[in-house]
Amino acid sequence: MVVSVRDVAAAASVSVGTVSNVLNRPEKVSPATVERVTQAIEELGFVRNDAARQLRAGRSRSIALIVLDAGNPFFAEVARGAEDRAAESGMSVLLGNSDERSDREDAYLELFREQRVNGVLVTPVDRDLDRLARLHAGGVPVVLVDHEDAERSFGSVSVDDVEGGYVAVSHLLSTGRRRIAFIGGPGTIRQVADRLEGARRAVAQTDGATLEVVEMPALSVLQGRAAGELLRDRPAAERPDGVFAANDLLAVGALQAFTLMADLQVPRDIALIGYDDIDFAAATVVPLSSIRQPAHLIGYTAVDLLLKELDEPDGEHERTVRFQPELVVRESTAG
Amino acid sequence: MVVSVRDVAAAASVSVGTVSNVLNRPEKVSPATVERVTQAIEELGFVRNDAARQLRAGRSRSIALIVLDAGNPFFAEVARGAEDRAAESGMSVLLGNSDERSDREDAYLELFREQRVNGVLVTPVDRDLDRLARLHAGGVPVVLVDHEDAERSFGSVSVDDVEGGYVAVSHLLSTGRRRIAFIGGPGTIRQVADRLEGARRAVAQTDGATLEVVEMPALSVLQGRAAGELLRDRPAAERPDGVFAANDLLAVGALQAFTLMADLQVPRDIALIGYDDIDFAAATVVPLSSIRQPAHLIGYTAVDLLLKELDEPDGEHERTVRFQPELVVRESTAG
DNA sequence: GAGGTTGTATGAATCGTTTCAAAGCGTAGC
DNA sequence: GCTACGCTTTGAAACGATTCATACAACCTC
Repeated sequence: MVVSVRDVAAAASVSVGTVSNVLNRPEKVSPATVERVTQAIEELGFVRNDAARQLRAGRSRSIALIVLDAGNPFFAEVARGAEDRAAESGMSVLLGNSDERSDREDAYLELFREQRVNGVLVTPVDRDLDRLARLHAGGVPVVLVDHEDAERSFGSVSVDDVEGGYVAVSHLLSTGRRRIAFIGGPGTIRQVADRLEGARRAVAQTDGATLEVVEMPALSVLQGRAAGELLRDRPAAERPDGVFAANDLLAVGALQAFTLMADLQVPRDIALIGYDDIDFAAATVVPLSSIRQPAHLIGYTAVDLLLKELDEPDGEHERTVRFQPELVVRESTAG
Repeated sequence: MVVSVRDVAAAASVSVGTVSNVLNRPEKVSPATVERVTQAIEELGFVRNDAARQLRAGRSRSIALIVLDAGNPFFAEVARGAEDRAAESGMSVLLGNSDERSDREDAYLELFREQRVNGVLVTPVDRDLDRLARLHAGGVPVVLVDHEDAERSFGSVSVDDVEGGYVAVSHLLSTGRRRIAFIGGPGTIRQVADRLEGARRAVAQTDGATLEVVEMPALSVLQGRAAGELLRDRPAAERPDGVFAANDLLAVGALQAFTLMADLQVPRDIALIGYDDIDFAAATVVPLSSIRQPAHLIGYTAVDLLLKELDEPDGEHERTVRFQPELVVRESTAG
C-alpha cells in the first residue's frame, strides 16, 4: 500500500541507492536514469517518508518558535518573518503558543526536543532561563526573541524597550504634557517593566512632570478600555494629559473609552501613545501614535542567527542583535 | 553523545524492550524496574527520538491545519479550537498559512504528506479540490474547514454563509433601512459570494429595498476604510442607510470612515453590520453588530471529525457538520 | 511433583531512507 | 593488450524506538 524507495527502485530497475541519489543529488545520476526513476516515482505516487529521513540524518529540517500570544498581531508578524528566513534555507517553522504560561512553554519545549528541531526561538514567559540553558547545553541552539540575555549564554534578538519607553514619554512631554499616566500590564512581564523604566527616566528629566502607573491584569483591548474609563471618569483637573500605553491593544481600548466621552477629545485634552505599531494602530478613529518595533525583521533575524550558529557553532559571528525602537507620530499626539 | 534506549537499557541493566515498556506501558513492568529505568533516563538525560518512533508506527501524532490568513483573529481562534481538541487526544497541530495563495497551499500539503500527518484540515484557497481529492484517495483523511464540499467526498465543517448574509440584511431591513450597500472582497472567495447571495435574497423579499455592491480587492481594515470613504463622500441623499460588510475588518474600516465625518452618525444615518464577530467588534467606538461564527467550535469540531474518521474509517459517523450563524446586535444597528 | 497460570523480561526483527566503500564498465593512453 | 581513470551504479549497514513471540520464574492446585 505505502510506496517506499524499494518499490520505486524495483519499478525502475535500479538500486535503492540510485533512487536516493535521484532524490538528493540528481547531478550524480545519468539523465536517462533520472528520467526512468522520476517516472516510476510519478506512477507509483511515491512520497518520501520524512521520519525515516530524519532518523538517518539525526536532525530535522525545522525550527521551533514559541511565542507568548499567537493572536497578537505583533507576534503574528514575527512568525511571518521567521518563516520567510527559514524558507530561504529550505527549513520550516513549527509554531507554539505558550499563552504566557510556563507549563505550556515547557510542554512545547519537550515536544520540540523529541522532534529534534534544529533550534528553538523563544520569547520566554519568565526570566527563569534554566530550562533553556539546559536545552542549550544539550546541543540545541537557542535564540531569545524580544528578550535579552544578560549572561550572553545564548543568542538573542531584542529591541531596547527602555529606550522605547523613554522616547514615547519624551514625545508626550515635548508636546507640553506634564501629567503622564502609564497604562501597563503585570509588572512581571519584562517588556512592561522596561517600558515603564524608560518612561520614568524621561519624566525625571523634566521639571514639573509627574508619572502615575495604572497596572492592569492583561495587555488586551478590554483591559485598556477599563483603564481608560478609570482615567476618564475623574474630574477633569485630575486627569492625566498624556497617556502612554504599554502596547497598542491597551491604547486602542483606552482610546475607545476616551472617544465615548463627548467633551473629552484626543489629542486636545489627552494625548495618547501606544507601543508595537500594529496595523490596527494606523486605522483607529484617531490614528494612534506608537513606537514601532521591526516585527518582521525580528523574526527574520532570529532565524538568521540560528542558522549561522548551526553552520559554524564556534564561529565568530554575532550572537546578539538589538534593534532601536522608532517613534511614529500620528494624530493622537498632535499639538 | 546522543542517548538512546540502548544506553538507558545498559545503565539500568535491562533490555531495550523493557525500556520501551516503561515508556509506553509502565503497568506491564514491575514497580522496581520502572523506578530503576526512570532513574537511568533521568541521569542520562534521555529524550525520545520522535522520528524513530514515527517510522516504526508508520504515522505521526500530528494533524495539519492550513488556513487562509493566520493573522486574522477568526482563524487564530479556529486554530486554538483545533489545538484544544487535538491536545485532548494527545495530538499536536501543525499550522500552515497559505496566505490565500494556491502555491503555498500546495507546498504545505506536500510538506505535511512527507511528515505523514494523521490528517489535514484545510480552508481551501480555491474551489479546485483535485489535489485534496488525490490526497484523500491516498489514505489521508481531509476535513474542509469553513468550506462545504458539494460532492460529499470528504468531511467538512462549515457555517451557512448564505443564511448569515440573509440574517444580516434582514436585520438591517427590520430597522427600517432600505438602501443597502454590501462591502465585499473579491467575488472569487466563496465566503464573500455566499454572503452576498444571502443579502440578495433578503432584499428581494422586501418591497422598495435596493442593494448595491462595493467590491474591494481585499478583506482588510484599510480596504474597508476606503470603501467607507467612497460611500460617505456622496451627497447625503445618495448614501446607503444600511451597510453590510463581508467581514469585521472591512466593517471596522468603514466605521472609521463614517465616524470621521462630523454630521454623519452611526447608526442614526447609516446602520452598519459586519461578519465574524471578532473580539475587536465589541470594542470599536460604536460597538459593531455582527454575525457570529463559532470559530473555536469550528476548529474543535473539525479535529473531532478527523479523529472519528481515523478511529473507524468506514464507520457510520457524521462527516459533515454545518453551523448556523448567529446575529449579534450592538449599537451600530440600533433603532 | 506434574501441570497450569500469572507476571515479568528478553532481544531479534522491523520501519524507510541515506550513506559510502566498492564494483562495474567504457574509454584513453602507451 | 594492459593499466589507469572517470563516471555511474550497487547494496549492505546504520539511524533509534517499538513489537511480539518466547523464555523464565514464581506460585498454585490437585
